[in-house]
Amino acid sequence: MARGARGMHSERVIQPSARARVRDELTREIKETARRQLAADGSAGLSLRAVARELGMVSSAMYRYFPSRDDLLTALIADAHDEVGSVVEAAEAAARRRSLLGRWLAVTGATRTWALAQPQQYALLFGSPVPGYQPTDATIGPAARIPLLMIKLVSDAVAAGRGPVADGRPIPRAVRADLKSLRASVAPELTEQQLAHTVLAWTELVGSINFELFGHLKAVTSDYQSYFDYQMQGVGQRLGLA
Amino acid sequence: MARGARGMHSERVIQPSARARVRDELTREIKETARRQLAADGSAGLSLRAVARELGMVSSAMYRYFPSRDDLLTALIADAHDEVGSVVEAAEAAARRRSLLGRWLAVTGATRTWALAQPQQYALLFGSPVPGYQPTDATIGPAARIPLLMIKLVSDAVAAGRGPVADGRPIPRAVRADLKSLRASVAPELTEQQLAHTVLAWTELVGSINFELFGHLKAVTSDYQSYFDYQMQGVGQRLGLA
DNA sequence: ACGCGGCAGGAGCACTGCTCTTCTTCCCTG
DNA sequence: CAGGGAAGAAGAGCAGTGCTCCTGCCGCGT
Repeated sequence: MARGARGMHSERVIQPSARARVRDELTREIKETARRQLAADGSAGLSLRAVARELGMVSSAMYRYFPSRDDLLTALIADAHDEVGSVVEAAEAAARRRSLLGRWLAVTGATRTWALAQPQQYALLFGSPVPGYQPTDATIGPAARIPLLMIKLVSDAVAAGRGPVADGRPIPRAVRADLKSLRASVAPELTEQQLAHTVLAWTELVGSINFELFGHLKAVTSDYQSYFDYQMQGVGQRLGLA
Repeated sequence: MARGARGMHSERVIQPSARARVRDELTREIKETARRQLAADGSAGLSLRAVARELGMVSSAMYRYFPSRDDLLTALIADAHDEVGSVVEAAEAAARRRSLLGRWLAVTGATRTWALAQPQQYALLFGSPVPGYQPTDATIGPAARIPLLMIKLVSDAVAAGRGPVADGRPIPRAVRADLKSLRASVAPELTEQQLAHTVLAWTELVGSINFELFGHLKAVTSDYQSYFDYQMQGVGQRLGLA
């Protein structure tokens, strides 16, 4: 706290104190190792002791960096949210600006690709929550990146005179109120109905990936890639992006 | 094997042999106790030793009934599939025959109600799969009950001159072939497109419940019930049930 | 220069899934 | 109807887990 204000000379205000730096480095290495174990054996196979072993330290020393195993998992969840968010945003940014449907398919495709490459991390984000885990503000932000991207896409569609068609169904009072306040902060250009439609599309994206990843489509198709693209194209069309 | 063929007299062919009966009874009690622990502490908190303790037996004796903890979980999964299937079928059967949308909302509502009442069992069915678990034929059948019910609903709609509207998009070759063979065995009255639309509706149902249960709708609404009904009504409408 | 605080190591507790070995009890068969 | 074999139950034990406490070491700021 209020420390750089006192010292004169060349004392730099931001000075990681050498000890803090090695601490950050070790924290990073722990997460790195944990991530590898997670990818290999799933969240149930993540063991503090095994991470410590691999890092050549004793298990009790871990608790100076993460107060519990669940806290380590929570940190991994936040990181994973950020990572998939970045990847998907990059994919969307690389798509032709003019093609709304192309951007939509870039978003859905990149999300699925990341999920297939990191199934355990994906399951951590969108599967059953880990028992002790409670989403904190640190994870709520990163978790919203993809939905926000979708909202922006739909907003662009509306601006271009397209977007989800109104089906005339009334939204229940309480839900309408909730959506109105959400709209005020993240989607000023959308109606409540369009926002609800966008959230449903987000549900369809995650639901489809879950179904594939968790084996619920075994009886439906064997060409998951084509199936997914087909369904997502339909969803994008109903969103008024085509 | 070939046992009833020899004995004469009044030896009944089906004769549970008293020992087999107590075995079945104990198996039932184990699953019952395990189900309670599962509901209380989640799948991670299910412990063979704790179940044995509660039943007044020693842990090693459990292995005579279930070769491993994962096998116990698998049995619970199969049971849960059957239970939710029965509940949902009953709810659908109780709805007015004439109202297709009413029957659809009965299916979706009953599924959600069961999920909220048994969140841990639901998570076992539709959340991240347990590490060692591999779906067997014993679980594939029960797991298909709700989708089959939805297929029947859509078939009834088609028979009544409604059903999902064709959007004219071509289905990828491989997917079309898969859907064609699936159609042949479970949905002869539907086109491939209509079948794909039904599977997407199933995805939307499960996806919406997952989002609510796993906390992904916290920023969207607080009135989950109304939100769910609103969205499912829209899905039912797009299925051509309204 | 010194003392405090962050840090690593080790021992230990209570728990887990699972195996093996021993002993009892029931059931089928000769 | 008697005996042998199988099913069952119990106990000890192994390797592993999360987590806590205590003991020192060592770098950092005063």
